[in-house]
Amino acid sequence: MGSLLHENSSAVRKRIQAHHFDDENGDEYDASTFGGFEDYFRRKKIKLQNLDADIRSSAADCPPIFRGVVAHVNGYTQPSLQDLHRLVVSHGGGFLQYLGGKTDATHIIASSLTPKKREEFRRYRIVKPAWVVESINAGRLLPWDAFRVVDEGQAQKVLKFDDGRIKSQANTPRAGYREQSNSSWYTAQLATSDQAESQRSPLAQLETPYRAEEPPSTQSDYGEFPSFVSLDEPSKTPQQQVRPTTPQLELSSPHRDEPKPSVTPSRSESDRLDVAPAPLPLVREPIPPKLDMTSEEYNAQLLSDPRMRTSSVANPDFIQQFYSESRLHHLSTWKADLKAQLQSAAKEKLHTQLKRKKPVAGARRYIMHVDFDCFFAAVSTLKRPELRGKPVAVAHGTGSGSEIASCNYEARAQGVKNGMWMKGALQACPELSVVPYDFPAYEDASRKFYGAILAVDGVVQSVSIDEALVDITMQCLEAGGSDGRGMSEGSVYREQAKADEIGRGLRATVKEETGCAVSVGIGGNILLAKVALRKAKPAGQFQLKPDAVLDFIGNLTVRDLPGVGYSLGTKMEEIGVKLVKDARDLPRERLTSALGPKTGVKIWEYARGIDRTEVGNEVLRKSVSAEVNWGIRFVDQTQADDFVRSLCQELHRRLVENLVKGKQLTLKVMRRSLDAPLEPVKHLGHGKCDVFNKSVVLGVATDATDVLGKEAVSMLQSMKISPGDLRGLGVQMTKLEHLKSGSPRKPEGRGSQRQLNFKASPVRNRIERSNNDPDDLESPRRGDTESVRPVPSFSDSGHKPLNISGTQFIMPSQPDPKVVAELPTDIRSRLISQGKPRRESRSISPCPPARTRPPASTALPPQSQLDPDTLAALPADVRAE
DNA sequence: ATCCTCCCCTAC
DNA sequence: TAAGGTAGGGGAGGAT
Ligand SMILES: Nc1ccn([C@H]2C[C@H](O)[C@@H](COP(=O)(O)OP(=O)(O)OP(=O)(O)O)O2)c(=O)n1
Ligand SMILES: [Mg+2]
Repeated sequence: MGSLLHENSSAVRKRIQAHHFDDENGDEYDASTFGGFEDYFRRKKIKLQNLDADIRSSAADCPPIFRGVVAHVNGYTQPSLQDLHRLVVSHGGGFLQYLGGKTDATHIIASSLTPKKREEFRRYRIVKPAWVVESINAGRLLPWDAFRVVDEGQAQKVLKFDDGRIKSQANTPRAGYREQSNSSWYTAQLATSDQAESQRSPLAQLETPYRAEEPPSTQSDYGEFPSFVSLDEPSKTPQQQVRPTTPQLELSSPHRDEPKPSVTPSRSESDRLDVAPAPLPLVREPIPPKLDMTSEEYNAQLLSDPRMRTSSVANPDFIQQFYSESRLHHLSTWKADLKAQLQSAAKEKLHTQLKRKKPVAGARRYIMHVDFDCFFAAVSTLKRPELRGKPVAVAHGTGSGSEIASCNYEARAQGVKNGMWMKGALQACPELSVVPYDFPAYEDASRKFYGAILAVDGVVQSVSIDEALVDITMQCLEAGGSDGRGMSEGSVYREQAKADEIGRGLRATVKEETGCAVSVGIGGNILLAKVALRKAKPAGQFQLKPDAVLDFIGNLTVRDLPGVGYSLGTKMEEIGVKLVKDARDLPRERLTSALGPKTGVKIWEYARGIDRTEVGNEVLRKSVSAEVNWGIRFVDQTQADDFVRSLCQELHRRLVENLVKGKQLTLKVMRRSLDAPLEPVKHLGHGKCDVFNKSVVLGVATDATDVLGKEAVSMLQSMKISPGDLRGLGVQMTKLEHLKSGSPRKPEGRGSQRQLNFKASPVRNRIERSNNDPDDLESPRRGDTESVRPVPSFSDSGHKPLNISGTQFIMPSQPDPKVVAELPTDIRSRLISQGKPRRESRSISPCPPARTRPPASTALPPQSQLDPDTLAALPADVRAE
């Protein structure tokens, strides 16, 4: 169980690497987009882990010259963060990944600092990495003063970015410091982009510790796409046969409802003309442009264009419309539906046919990973036969910021990738044809696909709308005539032949019913099926047999392994692991100390082709959320509040649909980074942002719209973010309580089989265009976003809190009294924790509250605050009363 | 040692 | 123009 389904991506992604900086490949997804963007700092954060004890024990012979020293690394440094960590700890020192915690650092190691950072770290001893290295070489602690970081100066390049502005996504960062020599491309970028910036001011509270480290690279938005080359290697296999079969899942279903709008448009307009905020990064903000207009004024102006209004939050139907057009939303929704339906189908199957014995424990397993080739592109192209053989991509438009959801292999041959922005794609492939999304058609194809898969009668686990895992061990062992443990050559041969036969039949069936190609990867476990799939594509099938396992996976790059993205890939590269087989040379401890206990073991096992995860074990959901980070442009706080209420209404809908209620509500806010331009590169995109989270623990699980709305609005207001700078908002419920009823209501499906229904789907269709486009200049690569983390510590609540340990105790927020009143039974207590302020350098901040917090503090009843500590100890409900 | 919270990361 | 969502694994750091 673990249930990890790693989702895999089909492996098809390739890597390019241009070496040094390379890559970026943008990958589309990979680094990407969402989660990934913020990357910059994140990476930093993550980087090491500490298992300081391990390090110390393995370096018992190193003189403890850093005893008493507690170091923290800021920005990119020459010995890397990880290396410095190891050096300091192995020589008796302490190390902090973050500042702001209870333990404070005695020294900050940095190559250079921007003025801003310098101010932030004013009270620390700031030294260059050489202090560590040279002290070790000298065998004693050298005076830090001699290694004081002066001003910026030297490390020039590094410095500059340091602060962050740039963010690109992909690896750039490391490239930066790691290989500076070639930083040409990226250096150039910086030069242009960087600017002074440094000041942030107003609230500059503290920033996060890390933020500075951002790497360079493309800036969030404007970056360009480097061109890369990529290629994959498809090797394919034949396929043939058809097989009947046919159960089906239905996907169809209910629908969502009405929206409720609330956003009020409005805005004032300012008169000015349009001065467009220049998109140039340069201009942006060091100083609020001369003409400074506030972000609210800017948005008002922007929204004066009726078309803008329609596509942004100013439109009351915005949420509904946005979701109907959001491919990522559809992907998530489909997956949730499929998961629920397959689970109930499996449950039913259990009852009906109880005889399903599970294979013997240690027996061989046969897992099949089935996935459509360029799914959206293939389905959308069915209606455009004349485009067959030509490079095609699915996107909403041809503007530079439009994202490519899927592109066919002809386009990939030219360097286009899923998730890439149109600008970059057109640069790589000028003759690219763009076709519109056709969500209903994707559902239809998927329904047929799953129908064929269920007909195989194995254990099924959905990975996504176009991808599934099928455990066909039973079928294969039966064909082989053994229990799966013996090594009879004949049995094994028959089992493998059976697996191939099932795969071929499935491919033929799906191809026939949908007109689209699917590829099949077969292996002895999920990992092997997944890596086999990448070799199978496109339109092929590949069975990775036991004898070939070590050799095959050993020559893949670690990035090809499921679960290894940009961040993990980078960390592994730092410890000398580029290819999977490189990991075999390292002891388990080395991996666990560098990657974390679970991850380290997983990689150690993956390197040997081991993966015990079973197909199909999924569990109860742990959270339900709704967020929108596109088209957010408010002119006043009221609009923002209304929008949050709309999101809560949507969240309510989803909670009801899934038959759950939750006790913790978290508000996520993306705020334009202070150094980001008012207008991101991507049309109505969020651009470079800082992300803040704040949560409230309710005494009683709820799904009431008004409660959610009040709490969320209260949290938003407490953050005190200028409404014009809001770029993304989201609400999430956790600490769920599942209502008794069995399955969530939507899928329901019932029955056993064979038909899954998707809920509703919007309809869509549109135009298609063919390549070229007008503008485009550079395209940002995808990673444009970024987000940083917390920042100010606004304690958000200024109000009443007592904060207590890190959380504030607030009552129901402001509006509360009423709320409280209303919910007599319920919610009364809650607690709020702000997430963000996490650790910033606290040095500065006045008092970021101490964070201690018991698990959750609860708040109390209505109005006042109570003693947190005490309460904390009790279960929320109890105290509430 | 274990649990909890607050993120980060990954996948599609 | 464009529709940059969402769930779950897991790590860091602190509380117990
Ligand atoms: N960044 C991304 C990645 C994927 N998708 C959507 C469109 C894809 O068609 C679908 C399935 O994703 P896959 O990773 O399976 O990619 P494809 O099916 O397009 O290609 P292939 O599986 O051949 O690599 O998910 C998306 O919208 N945005
Ligand atoms: Mg696919």
